[in-house]
Amino acid sequence: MHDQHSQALKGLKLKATPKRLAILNLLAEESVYTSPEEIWRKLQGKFGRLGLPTVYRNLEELAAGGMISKVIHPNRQLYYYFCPNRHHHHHFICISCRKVEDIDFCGMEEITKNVSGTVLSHIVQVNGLCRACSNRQEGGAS
Amino acid sequence: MHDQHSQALKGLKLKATPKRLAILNLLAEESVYTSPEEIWRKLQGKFGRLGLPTVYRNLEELAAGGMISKVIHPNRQLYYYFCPNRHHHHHFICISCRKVEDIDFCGMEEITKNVSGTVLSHIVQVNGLCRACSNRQEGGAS
DNA sequence: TGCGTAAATGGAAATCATTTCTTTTTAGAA
DNA sequence: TTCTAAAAAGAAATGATTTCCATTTACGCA
Ligand SMILES: [Zn+2]
Ligand SMILES: [Zn+2]
Ligand SMILES: [Zn+2]
Ligand SMILES: [Zn+2]
Repeated sequence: MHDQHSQALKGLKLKATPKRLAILNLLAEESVYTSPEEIWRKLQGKFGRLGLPTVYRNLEELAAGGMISKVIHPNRQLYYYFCPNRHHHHHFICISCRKVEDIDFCGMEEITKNVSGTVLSHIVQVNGLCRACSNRQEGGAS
Repeated sequence: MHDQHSQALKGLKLKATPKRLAILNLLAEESVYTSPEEIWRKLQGKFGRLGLPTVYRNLEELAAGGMISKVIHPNRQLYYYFCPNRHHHHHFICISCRKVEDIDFCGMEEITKNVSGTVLSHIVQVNGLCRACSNRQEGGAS
């Protein structure tokens, strides 16, 4: 009722439960994309009990509602990221340190026009090594 | 030594084994993206024995070599697709009938310039319903 | 402010696609 | 034909994610 996230949750018809808010807040503080299990571990202390399924469920709901975004990882596990940038955009993700950088380009308007059918969603993601990890690797090589 | 696929495999330093070629040929005939298990089922008859791990292994190698492409599916399972279109492009996939349509647009040159780091790969995929499935659904609704 | 109800949660258990391991077989170069 | 690294089989493991259901909770409403 006073918190920004609570408002957004209301918009999605999701109850503002303490755990849901905690998950959201944790992700919002986190600067890298994160796995459900990591989130679960970090929040265990703050709650007497917290089920892993609860974390999975919430992340999925939040992602479905557009409050957080999924990261497609080569290892095929689930990762989520909260991006303060509220307009439509995509991400460059570092597969080493998990940093995320915004990509403000999206060619979907163009593409959608040339597709024969109904577009339901689209994925645009660039994978690589961020500047820091890129340099580190370069330096580390013999 | 005579087959087109064999040549390509040679280029990737992969032996042209009967099973590998069969997998490749099956995918090439298939008009939709397909799962490892489906490929395995369809090829069981042609070989006395065919291990599911063999199918998984081959698909991964072929994808790594760029001979086939992976499809990112909402259900998070693996799907592969052989696209005759040999130049760089992306896909519109129907999540209902699994049809694939080429998208000849890719903004990666632009994007890569604005990314601070090393780009290793990129994903561009449009998910939706193809014309046929789209109409079918529309008609089916009350 | 107290109720009622749908939504949310915990915890244990299941799932099941994918991977790993080890032994045996085979493609392809010499 | 011989040799060797690559490929394949088969069984077993894996482990992230999901399911189930009993219990608790948020919150709209009287
Ligand atoms: Zn972003
Ligand atoms: Zn977009
Ligand atoms: Zn294509
Ligand atoms: Zn591209």
